Amino acid sequence: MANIRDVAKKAGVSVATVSRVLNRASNVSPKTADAVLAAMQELHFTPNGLARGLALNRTRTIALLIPNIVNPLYPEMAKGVEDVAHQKGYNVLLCNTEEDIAKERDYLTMLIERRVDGLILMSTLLTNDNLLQIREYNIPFVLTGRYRQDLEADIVYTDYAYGSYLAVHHLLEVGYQRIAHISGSAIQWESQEKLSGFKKALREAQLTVEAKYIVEGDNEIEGGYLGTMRLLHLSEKPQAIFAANDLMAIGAIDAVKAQGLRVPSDVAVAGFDDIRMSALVEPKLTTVSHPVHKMGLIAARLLFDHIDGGAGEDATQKILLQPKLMVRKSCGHENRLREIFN
Amino acid sequence: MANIRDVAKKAGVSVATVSRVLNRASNVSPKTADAVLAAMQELHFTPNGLARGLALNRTRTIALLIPNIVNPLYPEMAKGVEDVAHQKGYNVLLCNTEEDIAKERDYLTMLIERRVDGLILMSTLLTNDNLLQIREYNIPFVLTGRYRQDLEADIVYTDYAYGSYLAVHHLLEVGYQRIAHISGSAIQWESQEKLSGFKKALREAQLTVEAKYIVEGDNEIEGGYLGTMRLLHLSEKPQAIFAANDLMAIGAIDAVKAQGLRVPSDVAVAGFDDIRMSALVEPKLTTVSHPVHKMGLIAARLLFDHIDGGAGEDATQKILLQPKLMVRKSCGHENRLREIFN
DNA sequence: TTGAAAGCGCTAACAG
DNA sequence: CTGTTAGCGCTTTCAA
Repeated sequence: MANIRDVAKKAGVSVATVSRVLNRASNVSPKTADAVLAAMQELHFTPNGLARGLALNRTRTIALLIPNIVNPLYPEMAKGVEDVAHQKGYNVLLCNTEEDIAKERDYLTMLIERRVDGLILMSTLLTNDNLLQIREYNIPFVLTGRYRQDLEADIVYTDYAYGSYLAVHHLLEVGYQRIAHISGSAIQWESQEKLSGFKKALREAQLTVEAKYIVEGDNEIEGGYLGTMRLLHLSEKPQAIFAANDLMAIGAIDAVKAQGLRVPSDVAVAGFDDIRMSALVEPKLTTVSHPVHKMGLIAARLLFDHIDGGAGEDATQKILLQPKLMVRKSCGHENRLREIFN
Repeated sequence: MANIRDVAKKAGVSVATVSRVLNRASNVSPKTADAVLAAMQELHFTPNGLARGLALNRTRTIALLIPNIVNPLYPEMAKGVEDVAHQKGYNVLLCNTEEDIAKERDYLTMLIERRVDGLILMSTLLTNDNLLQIREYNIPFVLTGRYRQDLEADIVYTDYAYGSYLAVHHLLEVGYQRIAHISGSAIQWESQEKLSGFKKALREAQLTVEAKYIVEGDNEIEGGYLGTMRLLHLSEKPQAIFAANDLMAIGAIDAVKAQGLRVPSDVAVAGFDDIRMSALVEPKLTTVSHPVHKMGLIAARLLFDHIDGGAGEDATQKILLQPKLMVRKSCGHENRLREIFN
């Protein structure tokens, strides 16, 4: 593969000059520049990014770690990140950690070895200590998903507890009493938050939180299906199920149907995320919406504030985005209203 | 960030020795090795992958270009690729081209600059000429999705035309006559294939292919929705719609419902891909299944055959995988059978 | 078993 | 405006 020296030779100039046109430096005469460009074309010269990164100590690359590429949530966030990265002339490396902390660590060392200029960690499973280690390499990073009071780092997050509270509160308002929860992976902090919002709503309604009505899912459709099956085999079935994400809620609806029951008349179902699919299942899913694409945008902007050196090192930002309840059909809102007014 | 020289100094050895333990060379005394390892730990040494890649002319990285991360098909293929890459100790860079040929080219040059060791291009929009240029850089690549008789390259593909034929044939068998098609993006080769399978089935049934019954979609839910709306506003509505992928089929079902009509009794719908969601919409989607994860696996294996130098350069492989019809509810199979036997 | 040193391809002073 | 040259951090002969 042709290198800068080959180009220099062919164009009859020095490597420095070639390097200058490569970097669009102003101090090159148009004539020589043309000659160099021509030589590059002829030789199919493609600069070696490794060598360049080595010399510059900068790779114009950021990395994005997402827990699960199959959950539509993350690709959408990723798009937000890519939008701003591309605009800034950066490439983004997408890494799918599959909610596996070991995989996450592996990717992290790989990315440090690659000397990426920055990192965005979505719903990371890493501990604060792990995160602080990244600091030693002077690689700026931004977190999304999990609020960490104690960590000096930029974070973009949603108020998961409040979102869950909204959903469960709605369920209560419609009139359900026996409400179950299919939680997300226990290792994820978000899952705890959602659980706490669930409990808070119940307690406010003077209802006791029953352990049998809380089952753990895996954040995937299957987990929702399985969890629901367990709940439906309880001697006293729940009247409503709040799943920690839409994927599981969709699995829940499927399970309810598979049991020959109906949503919402037999069992109501609510979710969290408002993925595109949630408005396409039957019945349309009542869920909690949060600005996912925007989270990606904001996270990326925060990151570039650091990369570009604009951000004051001490002022870390923790940006909270508010969730919103999307009332659709899966919780039987209308049916109940009708009952009430009759 | 500590470098190899720092480690050498701290351990009281030469950089060559450090490099040796870094590469697990056998000719280092256990004693010195331990000392070096200790020094590495203390200094939080992380080898510079750029420098290493520069010296070795090898990055242990392959790249995967996918057209649309939001279509669940591709993440699943990606998983197949990652499975074998990780096992071989390679990292994979995921690039989302959004069915944009310009973006694809950008990624490609970026990846060449990064000196990746290999490429997997999924349903690429690049021309054969474009592809041949990659050859000049001696970067092995494998294609999926599109069969190219004329290109000397490894390809893993599905018989899209046959799959479509199967779906439409089924529709005909159930008894529909006015069958419409929502095609994929016209720039994609797969779309042409699927269209041809559609036409073939109709012709075989002595039906004329009517232009008004063929609308172009965008491979996304929205495209299916919009296309269906147009079809439903025709003076003579189609009895069945075959969408070029499940995402559009799901959009089609949504549109039919939005018009106050029912699937399949008013309009039948069939799709292609058999994504997880297709079994969860109401009614469950009749669709064409193909082994997506397997495609990823096979593509990766073919690529590594080249990277590891095992593959004979002349014997390019074109691996064809067969699609399969999944009959579910959205085409009214059962209803028709009942009619027939009454 | 170890070390010295050249070289991978590029950038960026510095000198002209 | 252009060229010379010393690195960037690592690997790898070649000698010892």
